[in-house]
Amino acid sequence: MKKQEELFLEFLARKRLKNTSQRMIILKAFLRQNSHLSTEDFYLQLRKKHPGIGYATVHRTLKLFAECGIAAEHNFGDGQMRFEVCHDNEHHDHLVCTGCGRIIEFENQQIEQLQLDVARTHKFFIKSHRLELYGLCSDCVATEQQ
Amino acid sequence: MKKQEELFLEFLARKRLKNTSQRMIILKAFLRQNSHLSTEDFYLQLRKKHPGIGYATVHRTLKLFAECGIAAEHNFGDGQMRFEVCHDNEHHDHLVCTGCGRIIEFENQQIEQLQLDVARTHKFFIKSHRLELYGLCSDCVATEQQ
DNA sequence: TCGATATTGAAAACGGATTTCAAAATACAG
DNA sequence: CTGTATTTTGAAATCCGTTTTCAATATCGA
Ligand SMILES: [Mn+2]
Ligand SMILES: [Mn+2]
Ligand SMILES: [Zn+2]
Ligand SMILES: [Zn+2]
Repeated sequence: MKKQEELFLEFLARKRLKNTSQRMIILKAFLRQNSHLSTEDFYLQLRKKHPGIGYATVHRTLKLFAECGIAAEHNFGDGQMRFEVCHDNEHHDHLVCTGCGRIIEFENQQIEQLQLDVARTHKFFIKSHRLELYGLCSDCVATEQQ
Repeated sequence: MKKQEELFLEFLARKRLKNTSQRMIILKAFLRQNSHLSTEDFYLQLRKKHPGIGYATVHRTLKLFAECGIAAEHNFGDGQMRFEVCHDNEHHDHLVCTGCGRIIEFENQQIEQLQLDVARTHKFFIKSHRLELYGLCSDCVATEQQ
């Protein structure tokens, strides 16, 4: 049994929620993939192996993952929620290619520090942040030049 | 006649769109206010003086403003689009208070530069970006401590 | 095992954004 | 000025992802 499964089971217990087969199936499927999938995409994928599981359950369970810290929820402006597995407490931000939809992850400690500085000067308490750079990935730039 | 009105008139001419009374009324009302208003809020405000103008027209016109660079469009995660007047080519990012909804603007050239650095290392061409820090403003922090 | 409680899946409801459409307004050539 | 092609308008309908409802089912502690 892995770290994140334990975390989720503890979360369920703490909140007096029940450990159901659907939740475990969804958790395993979610941990197995690593993209920034929309609820719909993930549901369609899952349905291939588990046709009995409903969209509503998938949606609710992804929300639980986000609440317990296993998943990070994103909105890259295409009108859909996206989820990704949250590894430990690692944080990263995203480059979003508007050409092909590719998502590139990056970490920049200097930016993170400067954000804290900004918050401090405004006496603002940061709970979360989002930094996304939108544009064209190297492939799309190359394609566009032709 | 001011700068932004000229810009919009040029934009309309360029796109072979018509200069209507509604568009001018909406433009003047939009330039007059300076918050980060949702379409709905702006429409309700406008309706007080101009009950004849429909929501659809307001929505469409705000989109035109965004397209021609007069307005900046934001999504602060509350499920509504928000618009603000874009002054010249000045850019800023936002602190969003999840307690009271207050929006604080900030500019940080170092962060902007580091974003360019990140993009360069990924050979990524930035078209736009969003940086939002979510949390509690100083007032809400103070309130919460009681 | 029993029963209180939580969960499930299908379908409905929700809510903001967008589109439809017929009537009205605009631009512009003549 | 017209006349006319084209665009715009406002109300209502539609879209579409998200969330809720609800009756049937599953979980789990006593
Ligand atoms: Mn990511
Ligand atoms: Mn602003
Ligand atoms: Zn790309
Ligand atoms: Zn506040």
